[in-house]
Amino acid sequence: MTFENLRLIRDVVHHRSVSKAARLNDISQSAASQALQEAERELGVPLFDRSTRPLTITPAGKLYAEYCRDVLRRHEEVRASLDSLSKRASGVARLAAIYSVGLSEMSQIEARFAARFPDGELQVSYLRPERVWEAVELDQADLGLMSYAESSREVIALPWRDEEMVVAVAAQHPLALREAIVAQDLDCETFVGFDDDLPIQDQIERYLRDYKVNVDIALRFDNLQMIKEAVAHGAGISIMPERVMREDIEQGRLVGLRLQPAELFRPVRIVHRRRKVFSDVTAGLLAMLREEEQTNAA
Amino acid sequence: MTFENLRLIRDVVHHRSVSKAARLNDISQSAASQALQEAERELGVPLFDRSTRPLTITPAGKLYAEYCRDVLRRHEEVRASLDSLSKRASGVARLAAIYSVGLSEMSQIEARFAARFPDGELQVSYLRPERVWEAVELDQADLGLMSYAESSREVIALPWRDEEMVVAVAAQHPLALREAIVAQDLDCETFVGFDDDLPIQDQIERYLRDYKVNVDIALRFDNLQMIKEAVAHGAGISIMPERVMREDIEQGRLVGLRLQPAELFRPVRIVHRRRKVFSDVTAGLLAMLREEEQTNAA
DNA sequence: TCGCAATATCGATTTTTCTTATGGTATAGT
DNA sequence: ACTATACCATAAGAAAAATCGATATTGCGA
Repeated sequence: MTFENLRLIRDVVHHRSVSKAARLNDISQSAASQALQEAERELGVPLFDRSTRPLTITPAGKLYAEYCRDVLRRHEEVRASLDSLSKRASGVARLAAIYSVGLSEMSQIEARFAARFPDGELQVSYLRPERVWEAVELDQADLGLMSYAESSREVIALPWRDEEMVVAVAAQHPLALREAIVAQDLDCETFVGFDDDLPIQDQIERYLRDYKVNVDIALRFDNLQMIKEAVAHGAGISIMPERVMREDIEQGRLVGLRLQPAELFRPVRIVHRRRKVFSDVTAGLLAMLREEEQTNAA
Repeated sequence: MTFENLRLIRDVVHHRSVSKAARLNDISQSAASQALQEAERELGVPLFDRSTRPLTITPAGKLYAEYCRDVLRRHEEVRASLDSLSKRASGVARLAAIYSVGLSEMSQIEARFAARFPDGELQVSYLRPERVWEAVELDQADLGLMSYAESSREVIALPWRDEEMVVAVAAQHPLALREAIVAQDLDCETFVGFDDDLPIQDQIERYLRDYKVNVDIALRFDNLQMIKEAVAHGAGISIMPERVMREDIEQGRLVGLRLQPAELFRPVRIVHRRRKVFSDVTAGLLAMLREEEQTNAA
């Protein structure tokens, strides 16, 4: 039983005529006749009495016609809702992300966004962390993805996920053979670190101090890409989110050693201006991202 | 979009799985997948986000699933109503009719009854007029069809139809060549009449008296069949409802001459006990018969 | 990296639905 | 009474749709 059939029955009841209803529904009289018979067979009750002209509606037919009207009304209703929903959901969402969110990560997000909002457009900008913040603050981006963000007066930081940090070593490094390691194993190692003024470096150094581990920081960079490169070239080992080095691990350029117990996490947050009125696509994107909050945690 | 599809969508939303919903609906995973895509195409909105596992429901999907539940609930409702309606309508309706309602007439009624109440049974008894009345009065029949019935304390007579009466003559009778006739044409003719105590004979004789027509009543019978036979055999002419002699006219055994102006009508009425509680089939039969009241008049 | 389970896609087949042509019938007009 | 007409049912072939089995792809966990 399709909606076309419901419409047909409704029209037959309303106009007291099969052929008129057929015309209204752009099908042949024959098709209408057959459809009605099939409907009656399916319901097990005659809806019409065709032995008179014009045909008369049986009590069952009256009941069923009422039902048809109800359903069709509800159908129009939901269609309208969906239409306006998809119409409103057409627009642009501007997302600013730090480099280390990763291209593979972002392509998944983009695919998912495209699936949900076929009429929406997602503009992604990869920026350095402070520029992400700035873009959001100046409303150059609707949403931002960045690590170690703290809410301010103008901007709010929502939890997104905490990425577990592991020890990154070159494939040929002695530690690369170990399955997992503890903090003490890092004592006296040569490190490639982040610039001193970055929160991630603060976190790492605090961690090492807590375990009374002394390291020699040979090089410092302000971005993960350079650190990975340095580690791969044997300039030292480092600590960074496992997630950002997955491709390097797969390709054998780096090895990630899980620190037991797992205590170090890089918090990545969603940031946006407070009191911002979101377009529906942006709201949708935000909702989509927040859905991942738990599933991608750790 | 069919109800099967609505059920499918509802189940997908409920179980967060296409394949499980497919199993529940006894179709292959492939069919379910295609049906969902078709539904999304038709609605113009993605209902699910299949890029995650388990799949997630889009806002549109949530909205639509709610609609599915509504419609399906309403559908169950109307089905139940129709079922109980057709169950209650199953039963027996006992109809007593005078002979002259005619077999062809009755077979139409039976066909119509069967069409409306496939589960109902219609028991028809052909009785002489006084026995019809008696059957109804004694509740041996639910409804009666008889001519010249008048309401009494126990039994009510409802109008059914008025059958036009014409002059019946044998094919070889001199009058048979006339197109139409007036009362005076019957003067001095030999008649085959009804028994003196029948209302129809009263009516006919009053009519003839009014037009000052003298006739010679050669034979009397208490039923139409015998009168028709007598007329066909040339025993005389008669006056009777046109409807009861249609077959005889078609077969050339009799000729019906319309009396100008048409004044003579045999009233046939529906009779039933007052204050009777009708079964639904009987009520349906009564309603069906009464619908004809206008259409078959005259 | 692999395996597993879930979903998508493809091609063939079966089912359903539609259309045209035709036949029967109720009703109105003459 | 007869015919015309509009209406509905049915038959048979054509068209469209649904479904299935097989296979490819993908998300995700071990």
